Amino acid sequence: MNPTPHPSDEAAARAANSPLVRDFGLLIKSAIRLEQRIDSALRQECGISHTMLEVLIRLCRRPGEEVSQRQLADDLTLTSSGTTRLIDRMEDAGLVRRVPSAEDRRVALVEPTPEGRTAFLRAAAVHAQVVDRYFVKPLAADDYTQLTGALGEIDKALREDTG
Amino acid sequence: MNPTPHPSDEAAARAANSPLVRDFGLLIKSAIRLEQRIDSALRQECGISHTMLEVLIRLCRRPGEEVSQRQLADDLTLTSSGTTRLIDRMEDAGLVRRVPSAEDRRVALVEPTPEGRTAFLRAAAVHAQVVDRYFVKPLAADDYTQLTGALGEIDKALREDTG
DNA sequence: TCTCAATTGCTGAGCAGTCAATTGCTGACT
DNA sequence: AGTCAGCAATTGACTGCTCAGCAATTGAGA
Repeated sequence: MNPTPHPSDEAAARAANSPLVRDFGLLIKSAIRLEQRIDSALRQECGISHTMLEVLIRLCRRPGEEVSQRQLADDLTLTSSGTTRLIDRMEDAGLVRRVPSAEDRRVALVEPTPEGRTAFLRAAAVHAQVVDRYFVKPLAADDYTQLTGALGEIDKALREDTG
Repeated sequence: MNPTPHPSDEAAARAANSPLVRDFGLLIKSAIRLEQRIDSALRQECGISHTMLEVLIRLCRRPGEEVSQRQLADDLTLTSSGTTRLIDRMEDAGLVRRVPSAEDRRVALVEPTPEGRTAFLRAAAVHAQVVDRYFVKPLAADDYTQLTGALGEIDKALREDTG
């Protein structure tokens, strides 16, 4: 069954079974699965991807606000080229429109079209459903507030250096 | 500044500013950023990707255990084709080896090579460093245990239906 | 006023994953 | 024994991102 165990096997097994490794894996895996759920629900029911919804969320937050691709890239944790292509697709789909900035001719402002806004409202409902089911329901109220608090701390630490 | 606000603007803004939306976004974003940190640290210092480390973690957990690509796919939340290509790359890099199963000639068992095991030990140290810095340090001990508990509940909910 | 380093967005090439279809094998049912 | 539904792994075509390198534009300092 276990013919010639290397001497380093034990050390490797110890590292592989460390609770920290397991816990961290759990965070990453839960996030991935959660996003997959949201994404496929949105694709099926609204025809848009999760990333596109994130763009619309950002754009609808403060109506009338001018949002550049750079800001979107930063907020979505994307590179500028990734953002360019994402906005290309969304423009093709009729969800957003690029408008040149009056103040700086380098920047392309992105704004939602009326269709984008209505798509957003539909998508937000689907989003809320999935979030409720897998993010709110499984947790006690106390756990929920503590979870988001903890995530805020992690996010702060991530921003602070090399941020 | 805000020429002709649509009537649906307010509804959209309300949805976009919902705390649930924000909190969920925080979870996803933190996980993405955390993974990017780990991934680039591992690439720079060990020449392997985060996904490859996850494979090695799984393979070293119980030395001598037979692990098929299917099991790896399930554990890593990947499709079987994604796993095939991942193992291709790892085999090319000399980290793992495919061994035909004696019991079922369809399955390819994956096992770490000696080089894979030593690479794993180095990578695990880097992994631990980053995890400690951004996952353990920012949290109080209580928050940590509660966070992992909450993640466990979410994971359970995800597994339970359509799992 | 001129220069020049920094910044915005875009493009080509490449990487790491997905989905759909295919092959080889297995085990259950007739 | 023979068929056939189903599963493991693989492949081709595609997606959605990254990185490196680009042109246009900006603003600060000589």
